[in-house]
Amino acid sequence: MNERAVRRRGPELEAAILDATWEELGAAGYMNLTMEAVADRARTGKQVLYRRWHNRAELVLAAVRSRVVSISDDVPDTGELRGDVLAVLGRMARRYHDIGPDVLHGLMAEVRDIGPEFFSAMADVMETILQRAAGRGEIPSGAAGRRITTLPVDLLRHEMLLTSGPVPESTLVEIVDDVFLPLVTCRAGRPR
Amino acid sequence: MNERAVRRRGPELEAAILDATWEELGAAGYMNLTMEAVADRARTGKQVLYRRWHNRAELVLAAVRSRVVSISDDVPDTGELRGDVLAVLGRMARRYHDIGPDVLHGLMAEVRDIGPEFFSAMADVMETILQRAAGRGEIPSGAAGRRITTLPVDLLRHEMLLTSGPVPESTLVEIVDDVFLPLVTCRAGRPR
DNA sequence: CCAGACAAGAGACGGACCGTCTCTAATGAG
DNA sequence: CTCATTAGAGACGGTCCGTCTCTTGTCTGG
Repeated sequence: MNERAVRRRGPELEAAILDATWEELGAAGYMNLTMEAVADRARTGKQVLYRRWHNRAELVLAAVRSRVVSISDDVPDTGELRGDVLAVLGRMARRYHDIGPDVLHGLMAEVRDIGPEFFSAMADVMETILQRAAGRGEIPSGAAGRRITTLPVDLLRHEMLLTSGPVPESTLVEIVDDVFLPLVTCRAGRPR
Repeated sequence: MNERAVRRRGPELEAAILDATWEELGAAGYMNLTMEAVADRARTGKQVLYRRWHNRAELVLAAVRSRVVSISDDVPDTGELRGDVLAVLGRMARRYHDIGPDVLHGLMAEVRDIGPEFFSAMADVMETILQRAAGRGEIPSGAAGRRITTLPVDLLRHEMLLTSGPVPESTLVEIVDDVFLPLVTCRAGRPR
């Protein structure tokens, strides 16, 4: 029964390993994921894994990166600030759900400074959205400093990290209507 | 050299174990803390640990709880809303620093729903502060819904969880002056 | 087309730590 | 004083780590 088919190499093998890692993450969760289980699932040896990644965290990070589409690639453009921000938050919530709460928690616990890697991209997206809103005259130009710009995504991220369950749509609406929009329309914080 | 001094029991032994756990946390960090190292440091056996706590997370949680003073015990009262909120945030930042970032990350990754345990107490503190501010006429009564009430502590917590370093005073000021105060004084969000 | 470099597949290895179990002797309760 | 309890000490099987070795398929340069 030994299917001595072909011996995979390079990118093909790497893709198979990352797929196996992703499946194992879903089956066992981050905390119970072992290198041996991944190697078995990918039908290869542990050495092949260690040749490419130094430890579990790096492997999982690579697997997640290979699955997650970058949000900054197309910035939502609904023609209205409120709709844009809600769209961004919706995508964030969806991506979080795809990755899975315990995977993210596990990575945050093990990887030094995972923030810049996964999180800071959202700031640029919000920047773009706010500039377009200012261009339409929806809000005064330069109304929002850095902190207010990232406020919606920061609040959602906080919510996701603490609750570890799906974030209801009503929470997104609350963040936008009760916190963010009042700040950028009514009166801006100090520009610093 | 076998100092067969006395055999500790009950609360005395428990305190010694929690002390040892706390020391081991500082020496090895959460991820490298082992039950055997704690038992050795407390000069006892593993069984004694397992008799009291089911796993590492429970033990560490107990050790942290035994060291951390509850914030809600005395609510700051500076006579001014801004000062009160800054005081609360300052205490939070200090407590976070005392516990240590990686301990908190480790616990969050392993314990199901640690939020209510460690975090929700802050909401009550903020509630009290806002009620007193409304009593002084600083802000309209009922100006802040749940989301805005907890906004400052939520933002600080988000900052602490992502940066894993000490939070500078300027960040606290930013949260209060640029985000929180404008929201409760200028115009309140929908009360929902 | 061939030889040799390279890396995949497979598994053994020592080590760390887990969580359980056993045995003894100290200790507090009645 | 007697006895139930439990601390102290360590052995145990098990899992997984990260490294090492060995064979063998596969790609590449001459």
